[in-house]
Amino acid sequence: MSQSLRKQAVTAEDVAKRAGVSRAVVSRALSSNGSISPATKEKVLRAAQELGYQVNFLAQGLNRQRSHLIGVIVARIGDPFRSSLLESLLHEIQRRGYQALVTEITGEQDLVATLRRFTQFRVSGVIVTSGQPPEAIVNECVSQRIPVVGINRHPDIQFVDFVCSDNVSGARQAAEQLYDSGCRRFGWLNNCGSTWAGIQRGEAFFHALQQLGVDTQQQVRWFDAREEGYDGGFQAAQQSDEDLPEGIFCANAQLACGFLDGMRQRGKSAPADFHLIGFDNTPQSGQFSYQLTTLHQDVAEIANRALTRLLERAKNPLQPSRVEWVKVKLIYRQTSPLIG
Amino acid sequence: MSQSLRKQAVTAEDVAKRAGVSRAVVSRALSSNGSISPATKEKVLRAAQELGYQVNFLAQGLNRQRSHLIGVIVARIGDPFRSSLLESLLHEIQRRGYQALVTEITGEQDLVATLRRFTQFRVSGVIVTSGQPPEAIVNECVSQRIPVVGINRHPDIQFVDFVCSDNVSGARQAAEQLYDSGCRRFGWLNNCGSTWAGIQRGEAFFHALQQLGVDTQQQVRWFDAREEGYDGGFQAAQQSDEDLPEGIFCANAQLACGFLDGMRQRGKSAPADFHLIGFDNTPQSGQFSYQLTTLHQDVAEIANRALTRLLERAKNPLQPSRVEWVKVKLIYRQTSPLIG
DNA sequence: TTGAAAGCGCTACCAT
DNA sequence: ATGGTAGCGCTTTCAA
Repeated sequence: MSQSLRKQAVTAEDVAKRAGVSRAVVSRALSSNGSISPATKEKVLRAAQELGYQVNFLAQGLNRQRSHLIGVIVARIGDPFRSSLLESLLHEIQRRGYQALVTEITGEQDLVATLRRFTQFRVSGVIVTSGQPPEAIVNECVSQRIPVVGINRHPDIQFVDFVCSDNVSGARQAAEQLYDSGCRRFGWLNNCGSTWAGIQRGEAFFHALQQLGVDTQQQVRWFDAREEGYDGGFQAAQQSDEDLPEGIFCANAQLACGFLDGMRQRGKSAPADFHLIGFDNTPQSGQFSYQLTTLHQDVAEIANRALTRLLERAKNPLQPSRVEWVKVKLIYRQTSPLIG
Repeated sequence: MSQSLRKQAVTAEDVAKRAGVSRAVVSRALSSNGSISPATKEKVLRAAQELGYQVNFLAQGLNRQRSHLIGVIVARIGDPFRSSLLESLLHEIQRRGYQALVTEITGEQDLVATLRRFTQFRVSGVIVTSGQPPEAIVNECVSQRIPVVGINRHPDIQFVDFVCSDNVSGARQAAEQLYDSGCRRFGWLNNCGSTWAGIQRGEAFFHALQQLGVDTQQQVRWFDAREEGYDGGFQAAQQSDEDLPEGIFCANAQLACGFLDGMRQRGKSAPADFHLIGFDNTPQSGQFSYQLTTLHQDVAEIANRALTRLLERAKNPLQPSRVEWVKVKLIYRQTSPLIG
């Protein structure tokens, strides 16, 4: 009661006074950093408890030159996959005792400004889930010993680690499933201006089909959605002609759901008229109206590894870049059912 | 180049030296707070520019007793409505020059810990989009002059402002649309353990029906979903008997989509077999496979007002609580089409 | 083991 | 208009 009425927050000094020690001791008692006798530690802790003492993170961070903040850069959170990735990242960040700073960007210039702002808060690390950070600004982070990790980004920056879903394996699984289901003419659906991950999936799909003996020149069609997301997929379906490929692989779940609906509007459905495999395994792809066969991205594992990389690099900032490929798993549903 | 190699970040002191002034002047030049001649200001700004100076927000915040951080408390971001609300909040926070601190909670005790952590960062404000913060911890915020605003929360805490969608108006619009479409037997679908907003929508729906002359004792059925979200709605549909009400109102979009799919599985569809109106107008509700008639929550407006309230209360912390009701709009789609 | 003291980088007050 | 200076609250040597 009296506590909730005080104007000024209680400081380490107050605790020190109450415990009858110096503030240095208080600091040690709480950070368990430096030697202190069990008895006084106990005494200090009790005093802190009684006073309701809370460390001022601003002061702590200023002194240690590092806050307990981790910056996360996202874009288009409305997309179900992105929001579930963010959810996992938040979980993981909190689980490890950090606090997330999150910024949504809409373009590359936002990215630079954001990264700079993060450095101003002396963040303990940065996680980039969208955009391709320019070398220059990343170097600023590196020189300030701020670890940066990219998720599903093109892994080509020095001193930056990457965690990516294994797109190549995913594309191969998709190709094989479609081929084994009897498809011989294929389609690849992506939106123009796609992310690196989408492009990699497409290339790997072609490659896998070639290895299966498919004449990719003749037997693979290319669907380019004008825009990303559900609407892009929907329009692509509407604009496609009657000569539909038998097996279609799609860069992500939103495009796939849109495509499915666009086809449905034209009276065509999967798996009757074509097979369709998506990526991401968003909640929506499992719903009764879609039942999309899709490659599951393990967001929990991705988040876990991202944090591990971050903390690892914090210890050893100049180690060479690492890329971790996280396993993806094909979830069989209606749009390309499991055979045999 | 040389800049990116420096170990230590450049400080106001460096800028002062380069510009040939004191650090106090540097501070003024950048904060435009205190008097300074245009000439020196220009000089300082140029020096800062050349050195690539960036204010250390930790130091600034420590001194000003307030960071440029705004804490946001969320839950279950995977839910499309929640993620779009978060997206709008991030936009608004960034637009006003703040940086968002976001924490996902899974229970009320997380809420207390989070709020406390926010105070440790000396946030400029807190936005609660989930959970009901206990009076005690909110008082800690109040006593530290940290403004708190709740979104779609039960507005009953002193010194806390609230921004809520106008659930009562929404429920009335739903009731009238259903009634005007000829429905005379009604249903209300919500999950048990629903949020305050859901409950308020239900109560208002009953009340509106009464005003329309409906015998709510006899003519309104109650559907209780075991769990929240799509799955809850789906199961509720499966468990319902054959005697379906003509017009059903649903607490949110996810439940509604699930219900629609559950019914679809049983061979029933809207608007042929029943009418259905949801809340939220998530992207999914507009998709071809759902086309859900729904009440649109204006998340951009909600976010805007929340920030305005926050900054307003920062100036005048002890003003009485305010509740703002944001207009909701009925979007007519297939599950209860516009008549006439 | 403990305490004194020197900062971390910035802001704001008070002289000049 | 400008510069000196006293903190903001904490951590961390360095002596004792």
